[in-house]
Amino acid sequence: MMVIVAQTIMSHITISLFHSSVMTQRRVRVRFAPSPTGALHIGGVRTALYNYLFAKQHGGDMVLRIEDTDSARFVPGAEDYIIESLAWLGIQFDEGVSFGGKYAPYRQSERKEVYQRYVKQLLDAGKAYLAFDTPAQLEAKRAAVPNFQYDASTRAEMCNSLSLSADEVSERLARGEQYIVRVKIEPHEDIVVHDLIRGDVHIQSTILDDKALYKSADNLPTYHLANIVDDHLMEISHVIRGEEWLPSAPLHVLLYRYFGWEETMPQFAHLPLLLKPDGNGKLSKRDGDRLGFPVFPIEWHDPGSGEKSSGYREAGYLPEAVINFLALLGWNPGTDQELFTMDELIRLFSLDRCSKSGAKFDYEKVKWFNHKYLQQQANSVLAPYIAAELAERGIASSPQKIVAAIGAIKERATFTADLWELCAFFFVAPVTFNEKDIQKRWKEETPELLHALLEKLETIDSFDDIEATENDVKTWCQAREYNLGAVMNPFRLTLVGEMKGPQIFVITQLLGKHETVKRLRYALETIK
RNA sequence: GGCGCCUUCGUCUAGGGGUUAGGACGCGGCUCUCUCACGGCUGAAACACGGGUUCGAUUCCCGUAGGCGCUACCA
Repeated sequence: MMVIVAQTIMSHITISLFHSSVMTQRRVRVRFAPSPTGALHIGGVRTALYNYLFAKQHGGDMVLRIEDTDSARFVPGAEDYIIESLAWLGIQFDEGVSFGGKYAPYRQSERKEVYQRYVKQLLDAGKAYLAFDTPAQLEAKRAAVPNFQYDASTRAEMCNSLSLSADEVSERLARGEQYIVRVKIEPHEDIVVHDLIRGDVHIQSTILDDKALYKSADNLPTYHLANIVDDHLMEISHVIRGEEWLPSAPLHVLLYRYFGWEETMPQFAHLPLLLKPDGNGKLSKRDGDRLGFPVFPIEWHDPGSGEKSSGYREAGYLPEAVINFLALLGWNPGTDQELFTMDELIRLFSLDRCSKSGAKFDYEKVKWFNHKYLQQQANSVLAPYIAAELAERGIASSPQKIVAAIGAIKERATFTADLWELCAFFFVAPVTFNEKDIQKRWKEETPELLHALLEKLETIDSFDDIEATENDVKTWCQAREYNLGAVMNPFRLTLVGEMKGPQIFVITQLLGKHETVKRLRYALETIK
């Protein structure tokens, strides 16, 4: 008796375990599938990032597939650009174009035979048909009939294998007439797209049109067909993409059904869009130009127009900052933490903490992130930026001085590109002095005070000990009842050329006695 | 036009039937100070509107409005 009960319980447990293991054991495989039609937009970068975070969190695979099924829009160099951009950002692929893998090829233009096979399957099953209407004819139809849609209600009056006799279809084919393959949508069906972020989205199949799946002109499928076939063949488990795809998701669900692949259909997650910082609408390349910030990860040279667009890398951004900013644009961990390493993001990311509404791109906030990350960088890591500037100008210096200079000014920098401007005065003596600062800080008694200071400085052997020098000079000031500001402000002006920079005795230490005195003398001769 | 998605400070967002509606960026003030920054403290700043449901809605439901997306032989 007991045995039977135990067995019954056991079998229940086994069943439920088996059941859940079917769900969880499917390997997580995601893909980033850009079209090589130009530079990779920052919104695309975020899509790639979320895919990457999701894949890595689940110990899954990240695939790079290039969707180059539109030969007309193909832009040379775009593919390499995409690969280089994501590599710079630290978004890594396990397989795909340029990475290889067992599902190769990963470039859709190299998979023509694959698609042909599946188009035939759909045609044979009566789920798709041939359409001979030329683009011009379709255009005319659309012009003549308001809201014209190629679907169950109109396909009979169009020129296709459903409306034409079998003989005529063969004749046209024999003549080598061009055609496209359209999916045959059955009306009056409720299609449900289960979205991991938005829940169930219902759509009536009646409002769908008989989308083009394949073009005989170039023997290439359109996005919809290629996307479904490849996701299936490449065993993609989750499709994480931009919200602009939500309207076509029902078609995709239908296609999985037509192919008989519903069992392994990937789960969908449609990400909210990245919006313009001002006004409304999707963030575009133009916005970056207009508002003066990059919308591309790295610099892009358009081979067609010859136009050059700035990138985050060249603008002096750290990849970690861009990643951190992007991660928080549409997702948050539910805590007050704002700074994350990639590993933390991988650990914390979750689709159900993604927001549903579009996010305006806040350029001020990326700058803030970059400032934070720049502060975290070791001075020695930043040194090459200064070394390069020095080399360009033929100025000799020591690594120690460069590192010290960076340490002195780093907190003022937002971009790596700011570094040189902020510490140039350490290496190049000012020749002219800021007019406004002279007016404000160079009083009548200033030359006298500075001459006195000069004499005082001559008595100090070395400026190496910052604190000692400071104490020495300040005590001297107090003894002579000089106002500290009246001495230090113009002193700074003589060393830096303007009223900026770190603590003055940090400056004198780095400059050394000889250079400090020299600059002071020069200024006293120059400023009238 | 049709269809779909969305709606908390200016922006990114947390929250969720009873909260002083929390954080961050930006902005203002104070502070630090030899300058400029950084930092610290602090202030102003939000639940789109109208109906329900409820003892009580910013939160749930329904409308409206607004925004966005899609509506190609582009992705």
